[in-house]
Formats: sequence, structure tokens, C-alpha cells
Amino acid sequence: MSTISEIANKANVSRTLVSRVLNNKPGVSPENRKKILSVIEETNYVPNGLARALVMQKTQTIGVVMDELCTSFFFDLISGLQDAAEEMGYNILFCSSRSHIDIKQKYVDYFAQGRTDGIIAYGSNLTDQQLFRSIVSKSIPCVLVEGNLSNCNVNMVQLDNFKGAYNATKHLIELGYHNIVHVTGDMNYNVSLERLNGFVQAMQDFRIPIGQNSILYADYYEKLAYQQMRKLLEAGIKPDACFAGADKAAFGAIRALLEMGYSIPKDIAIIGFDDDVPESRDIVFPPLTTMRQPLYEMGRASVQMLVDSIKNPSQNSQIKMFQTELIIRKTCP
Amino acid sequence: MSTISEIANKANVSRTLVSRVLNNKPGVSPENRKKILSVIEETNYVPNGLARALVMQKTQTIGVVMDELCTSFFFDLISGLQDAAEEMGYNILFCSSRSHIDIKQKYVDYFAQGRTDGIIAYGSNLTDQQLFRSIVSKSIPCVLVEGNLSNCNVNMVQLDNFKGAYNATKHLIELGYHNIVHVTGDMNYNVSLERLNGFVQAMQDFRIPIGQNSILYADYYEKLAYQQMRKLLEAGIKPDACFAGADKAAFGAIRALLEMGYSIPKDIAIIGFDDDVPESRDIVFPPLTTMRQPLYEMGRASVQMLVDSIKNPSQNSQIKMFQTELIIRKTCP
DNA sequence: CAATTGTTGTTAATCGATTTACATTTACAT
DNA sequence: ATGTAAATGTAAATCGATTAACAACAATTG
Repeated sequence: MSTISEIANKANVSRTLVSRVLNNKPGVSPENRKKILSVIEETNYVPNGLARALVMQKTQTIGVVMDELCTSFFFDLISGLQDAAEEMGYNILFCSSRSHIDIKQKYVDYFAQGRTDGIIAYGSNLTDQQLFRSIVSKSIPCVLVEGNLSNCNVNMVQLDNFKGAYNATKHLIELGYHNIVHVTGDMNYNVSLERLNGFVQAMQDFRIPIGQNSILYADYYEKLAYQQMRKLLEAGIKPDACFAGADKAAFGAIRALLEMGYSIPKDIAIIGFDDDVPESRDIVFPPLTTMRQPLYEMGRASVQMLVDSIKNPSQNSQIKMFQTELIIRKTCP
Repeated sequence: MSTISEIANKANVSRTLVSRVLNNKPGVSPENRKKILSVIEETNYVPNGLARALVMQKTQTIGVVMDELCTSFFFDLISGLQDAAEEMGYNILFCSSRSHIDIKQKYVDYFAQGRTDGIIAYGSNLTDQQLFRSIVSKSIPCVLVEGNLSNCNVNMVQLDNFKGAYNATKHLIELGYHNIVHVTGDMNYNVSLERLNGFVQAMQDFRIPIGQNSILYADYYEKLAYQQMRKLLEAGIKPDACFAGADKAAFGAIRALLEMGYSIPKDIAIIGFDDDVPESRDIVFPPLTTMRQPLYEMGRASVQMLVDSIKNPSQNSQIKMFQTELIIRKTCP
């Protein structure tokens, strides 16, 4: 690895001139510029980004901390992040904690040690709270996506899970379904609680009693939802509608229902949540009616908010709340 | 952001002492150590990673360049990368080119500007060649995964696609199937060519004629494989076995076969490739017999090879070839 | 008691870039 | 010929850490 000084020596000029050439700045005679460029060329010289970032006090880099990377669910979110970053001239670095809180902390610290201009962290897990507060205390620009940090002056991009769940439930109720079952997520996650609350509130507002069998405690994955729904059906309970807190869970429930001879949506209506439906799903399952999360837009907004905050560090923190959209397909009219 | 000098001033000591405390080195009196630690604590001081990396001439960081991040296919590969990196004390940064060659180049350059100790690049695309050569010319340690760069002294982790395809085809032939159709991938990708060659070679070795209808040109995704298989069946061709170059393609083909009333494996045997089967697949499709790629192990090997190369820059480049394994499930005995 | 060893501390060089301040040269108008 | 402005160049400070070299002093040893 050669340095700017070596280039300067070989070209018989000062470092300053090389720097000017590198950054396309004036103040270099044509012949010197040419000579310097040719030395750079033949040396395969690349300026050191660390040194540059150190003196410029900026990295043009955003660090993104995710719980998982290889999940179709994050596809749109990451696309939004990347498109916006590209447009605004930032590089994006990803890291994956694989849901280990200590690894997440490690990468947050890593990014916060001057290696990025700001951090975007995804996390709906309640155990993230401490970690998020640690970022904030370092006073590095950051945006929390799907995170919820009360009493804390921090930028947040959120989804209105409560209203989404409320509207999904309301939709079912207004269609005449009253025997509705809700499949919840893991109760360690904020989103699960918020969606459950939305369901409960809607039921109460329409004075529909919530019984012991109205709520299936599961997680947002296929397997457990399948098992719980199966158990319910085998116990002889016959709901006429199901609001699942996540599409994956909806598919699990649907599988149980199909196995038990239910026809969808004739015997039971289904609404999911997320709009996380791989293209291939439609092959075998009925196309799912669901509450869409505008993940792409949320990704874009996160970057915009962060860059705002980088360029204007003294400004107050912002919170942007996104709404879900009911996408009517075939599992519920 | 405070600096080491500020800490030194506040604690009335020299920078050296602060540095020693930060790095847990001896040569600091107990009372000074305590004082410095308390100043660090109350200042929320974090040492600057760029400055440290600049003077230490190492970053303890590996940069990974992928075509896509949010794909189940890469799950195991990335797990392998991360586990190995964790064990060896390296941080891993990911970036996604989303299959844009210029963005890929941008991030490779970014990583190569001293920001990482080495680069791992995934790419089976033929258009990556130029890009890979540019990394090599920068003489920064790197490993290519699934890439194929001839006449170039560079570390590579590869899969024996030829032999895998050969063995899959051979397996079908030895079971008595002779009317075998192969679903290919995009011909711009090395893997597609290698797997096709393996198929062809096996057919030739067993003296089975390859007709016009023996090869379905598609990509490794569900849709096109579905369409091509459908077209074949509608033309009245009745193969007795199918070797798909990828599991996704296999599922597309299976879908067409099921729709046309074929029973699997009674009427037709199927072997896929990759073992990229999301858990949820088994719900509706028959469990797929396939050639497994040891992606987790390949991920680990990439990191090991890279770290080797970082610690011993002068050594010759290595190539490690991994073999596939036939996983017998229900679509082919 | 002198010599040696060990501990604790400081100063200054270093990593590789950018940038300010200033020096030199050239061109042009007066 | 003189003064001024523009263009081109250099030297040195700076970013924020680590570390080699060395100084000062206390403790140990013969």
C-alpha cells in the first residue's frame, strides 16, 4: 500500500499537490497534474479512507444494525435504506446481530467509534432498551426503526401497529364476523403487544366479548401458529375469522385450517399482517388478505431522518409514524 | 465527542497513561488508573476507531460483498462467516450490491481503502471478472466465494458444481430413469454452465442420448422453471425424471407437474440442487430430494482462508473446493 | 553506600490524509 | 519600471490514537 507521500516523492511535488489532484481541486499546473496522475496510475495508489475520514471528521457512511439479514421480511426495508443512501451520497454498512444482544452492542459500539456518521438500528425487542440508551448517550446521530424508547430524545421511525391491528379487526367485525381469534406474537416484542392491544380495543369498542379462546398465544412464525390453531380446532372451537399478527403466522393457521377441512374464506376469513408474502406462496395458499407495512418507505425515511440529524445535530429529535394499509386479496373480502 | 487528550487533561496526566488504561496495559499507578477511569466514565468517552486503526495499521474487520442480503439462500453462508469471524476476533461488515456491478465496485473500493483488513466477495456472475481482478491488483487480502478467476493468484472457495450435477444425474440414471430433463440456470452465471456440463457429461458417460427436450433453459427461480416445464408437458413430452439446477427451479417444475396431474415421485422423480428449502415448504410440496451445498462450512472456510492470508500476506493463494451431498427425501428415492 | 532494577511518568514520532498560511512566479495594467 | 492580481507551489498544523525512547524516582541488592 503506497501513501500520498510516496506519490509526492515519485512525482517530485509536495503532498498538497497530490491531494489537490485526488480531489479535483484547482491550483495544479496541467503538466504537474498529468505527471501526478500517471504516477498514481502506475502505482495502483488508493488514498487511505481512514486517514481521510479522520482529518475530515466525516465518513459519509451509515451503519445499520439488524437482528437478521437473510429474511425476506427485511427486503423492502433494506431496499429503501439503500436507495435513499445512494441518492444522498452515503455508503451503507450492514451488520447482523442474529438476535444476540451482546453482538448487537458490539457492532453499535464499533460504528459509534467514529467509523460512521450515524447509526440506524432495527429492534422491536424489549431487551434492546438498554442498548438504545447507550447509543443515545454517546450522542452520535441515530434512528431507531420499530424501536420504542420512551422519555428519550431520539429519532424514531415507527409503524402504527395498534391502529393497524385495530383496523384489521374492525374490518372483520364490520363484515359480520364476531367469533374472531387473534394469533399473537412473542410477548417480549413491542409489536406483539401493540397488535394485541389493537385487537382487544377493537373488540371492546364493538362490544364483542373476548373469551379465553379468542387469543392464541404464539410467535410470528409458521410452526407455533399452526400448532396452536390445530389445538383450538381439535378442542371443537369453531372461529369464523382469524386475525394473525404476522403473515407467517397466518400461513401456519391456514395450514391447520385446511388440514381440518375448512374452506377459506367460505368457512373462515383470514387477515394477516406485514405483507411479507414471497411470490411463491400464491401457488398453494390462497392469496392472503393482509395489513401492509410500508417497509420501503420506512427505510427511506430512516435514512432521510438520519442525514437530517447528521447535518443538523442540534435539532430536536423527530418521530415519524407510518400507517398500515389493508390489502384485500382472497382470504377475506 | 471527546478525545484522549481531553481525558488526559481532565485527569492531569499524559495521553500515554490514558492509552495504557484503555488497553489494559501496565505502567499506571493504581490511583491514576482509578482517576482516569472515572474521568472516562463521566465523559462518556469512546476512543476513536479510525485513529487507532490508522496507527495500528489494522482494523480487525472483514468486509463482505454480497449480491443480495435478504435471501434465504445466503443464510447458512452468512452464519458460517459470522461464527468464524467471531471466533477469530474479527468484525464483519456486509454490503449488498443488489446485483449492480457498479455498486459492487464502489463497496469493494470502499473496503479496500484501508477500512478493512480483507475482503470476501461472493459472485458467480461472469461480469464480476473485471471487478475481482481490480481487487487482486490492489493486493489487499481477499477471498472469492463461488467466483472463478483463472490465471490469477487469488484465494477461492468453490463448490464442485460439475461433480454435484454429475452425481445427481448419475443417481437418476442408476435408478433406471433415462428420460431425464435438466432445468438450467441463467447462462451468464458460471454455476449454471458447470451444472449443465455435469448433467451432459453424466448422460454421455452412460450413453443416454440428449435430445432437444432434455434441457429446459430457465433461470434458478420458480417462475421461469414453471413456465418452461409447463410448456414441455403441454407439448406432449413426458419425462420420467428431472434434475433441476436449483431448488427454487425444482419447485417451479414440481408445480407445473402437479398441475398437469403428475404424481411425484411415482410418475416422475425430481432432484434439486442447493438444499435451499425454507422450513415451510414441506407443508405443501413433497420434501425435495436435492444436492446439498455445505454453505455454512464454505462461509467458515472463507474467513479462515482470509485471516490466513491477512496474517501471512506473502503465502501463495489457496483454493478450496467443496463437494455436494445427496440428500434423499421424498421426490426421488 | 553505590549500583542495579523496577515502576511510573512524559515527550515526541508516527500513521496518511486535508487544509491553512504563506512564498514564489507569472502576467498584466499603469 | 513598478504595483497588483492570479496562478502555482511548499511547509507545517491538524485529526486522534499508539508506542518507542527516555527521565525521574523508589526499592532492592551486594
